[in-house]
Amino acid sequence: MTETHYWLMKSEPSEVSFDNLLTLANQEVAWFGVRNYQARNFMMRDMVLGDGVLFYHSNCAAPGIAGLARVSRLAEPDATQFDPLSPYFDPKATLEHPRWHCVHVQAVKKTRLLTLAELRQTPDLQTLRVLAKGNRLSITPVTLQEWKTLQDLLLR
DNA sequence: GCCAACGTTGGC
DNA sequence: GCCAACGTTGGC
Repeated sequence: MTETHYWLMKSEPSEVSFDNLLTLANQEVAWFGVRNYQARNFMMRDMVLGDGVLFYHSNCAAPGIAGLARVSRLAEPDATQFDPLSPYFDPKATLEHPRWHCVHVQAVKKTRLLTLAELRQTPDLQTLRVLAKGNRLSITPVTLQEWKTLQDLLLR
């Protein structure tokens, strides 16, 4: 039996917000556009079906966690790397040798917005990787303990 | 728009 | 393999 993991995944709401996700078929989206090897490797090597996802809005007026989701499809080549018209086009990627892979993520539940400020103010969440100074990873692992604390805060 | 922090690139 | 220069992230 494979162990469930928990992740915080950043999305710019101008690109895909949690409300956008809810309008998509199966309320599911390919996590396209990741162009960082560490984040890619989390998706390729570590994520399994059913992993818990905190859907985080970044680079926006009100950054924070906007909803809960799950990994609904394992990593496969990210189609945007092959599209010359996409901002995520990668000229070094080929169909035979894709560089970038992404999982699919499916909405589980829309929550209140748990703001970045509130995350910073919560003593039990000081270990969250996304709060670490200088963190730039768009996908970070979350511990079971952090996950539980976040569930309580989000669903309160 | 600013800018700290970090990742990537590419010359050597 | 080093490392300076450059590009990106993302909060503010």
